[in-house]
Amino acid sequence: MDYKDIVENGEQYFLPNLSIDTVIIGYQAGIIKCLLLKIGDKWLLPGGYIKREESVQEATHRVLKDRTGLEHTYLKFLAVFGKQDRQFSKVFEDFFSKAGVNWKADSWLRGRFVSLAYYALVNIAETHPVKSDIDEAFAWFDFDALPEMWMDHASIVQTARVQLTTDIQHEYHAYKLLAEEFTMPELHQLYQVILKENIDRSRFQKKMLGTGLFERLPKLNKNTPGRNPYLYRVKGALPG
Amino acid sequence: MDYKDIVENGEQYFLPNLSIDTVIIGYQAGIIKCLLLKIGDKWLLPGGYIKREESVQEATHRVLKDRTGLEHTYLKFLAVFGKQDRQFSKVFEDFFSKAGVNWKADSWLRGRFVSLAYYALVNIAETHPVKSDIDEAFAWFDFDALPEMWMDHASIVQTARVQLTTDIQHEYHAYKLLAEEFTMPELHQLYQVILKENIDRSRFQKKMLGTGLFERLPKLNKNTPGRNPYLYRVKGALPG
DNA sequence: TCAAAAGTGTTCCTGTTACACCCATGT
DNA sequence: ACATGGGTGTAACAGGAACACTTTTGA
Repeated sequence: MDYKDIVENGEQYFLPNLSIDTVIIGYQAGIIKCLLLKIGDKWLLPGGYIKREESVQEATHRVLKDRTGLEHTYLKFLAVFGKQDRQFSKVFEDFFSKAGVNWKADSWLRGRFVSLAYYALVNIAETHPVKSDIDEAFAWFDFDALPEMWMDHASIVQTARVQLTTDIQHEYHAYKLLAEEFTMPELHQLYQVILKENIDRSRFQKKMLGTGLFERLPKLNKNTPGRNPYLYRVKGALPG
Repeated sequence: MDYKDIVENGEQYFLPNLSIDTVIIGYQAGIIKCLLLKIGDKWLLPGGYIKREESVQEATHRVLKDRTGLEHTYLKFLAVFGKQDRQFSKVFEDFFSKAGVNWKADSWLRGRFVSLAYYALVNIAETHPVKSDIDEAFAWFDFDALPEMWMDHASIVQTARVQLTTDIQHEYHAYKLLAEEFTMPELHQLYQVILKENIDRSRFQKKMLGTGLFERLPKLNKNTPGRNPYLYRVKGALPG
């Protein structure tokens, strides 16, 4: 379905006034990043709408898959963003017109949208972002160096940033940002980056292994000087 | 606005496909209770819809005020309930017809509704529930002895029950279930009821006062045998 | 031999749990 | 006096924080 179809006939397929925005969080080169799409001169969160025949739960996963190719991804509800003025601005009107989309006066997309915001933890290497036909580009941005964004998307990302730091200390789900097999030094480093503080390596390792979430695999061959770390993965994960 | 108007013209005023359901939680005679409304032979949660010119936040408070007369109440977001089949059942159709409401084939109320569920902590003595014109009755039910409910409302209440027990241990907001002025024995009792376990009185008192949330008032005259307990209220609350 | 990873241990500190008392005070 | 509320104290225990030290192992 291209954007021309969505703008002109979207109400046939989707629930009006309701949208999904997903803060897709990744980790690369010691930096926490977030996937954004460019429209016009600002950026926005990947998102979508809820099909009439699918549940909200299903919609969040479908949207994520459409945008990144990812399936079975960790998705967590963040918050409802529901101010009166949440709608595509006049700037979008110009943009759609230029893109040759018939942006009718009564298009459902002109309406107000209540957004259900989620965040996803992904492995950037396995993520293959897809630009829709109206996005000019996509890019991974450092969480601490975000560009100007449309509507209230900056505050959605901010909410995700805060939520993530509290969540990882209780849910221990940060490993989802790494590859399927990872080392404790990698996990340790990741926590330090997210929490922006030094964590005692020894205690961290004991705590993580104490959760019983992870299982140790045969050693890693990293060709680095010094002893090579063990590889771990989540218990119950299928090999390969 | 009566229900005839809502059924027939609601889409003019409200966002379609989106509803608010509120688990209104109270405490009375040592029992945690929840306010329900009766339609037909089952019960449902008080709720409402989002007006086109108000924010979701405003809508939740307006709905609560309409249903209970309460303002400035503690409301906390619970979860999104968004299965495909969330819509007024055929049973409602009969009910509306009998009630003389013109339930047209294309009424917006036949549509699917995604529900934003919230819970509220209220003082039952100050709460004055209002029956709308289609509700047969309202009643406070013991959280542990709920009647049969419409749609998925039973699981919404269950979610609230679980959420409350974890929240009160971190947010210390359970006092909102009591009168503005309350005693430590009352608060102690309340926590024991919600958590369903005995709590060391002495330690509980130290912990609560240690939060610095409460201020002590002159003594209570309760006409009970023995020493009368101090009264407390939340710091920053206006007298009277 | 060097460097990184992994494991063990020690000390200090804090908070929790489960009590036992004692004091205050209204009927 | 008795019952209830309020405050203090204590001993056992668990866990976190900061740190030192040893062992393993690959280049």
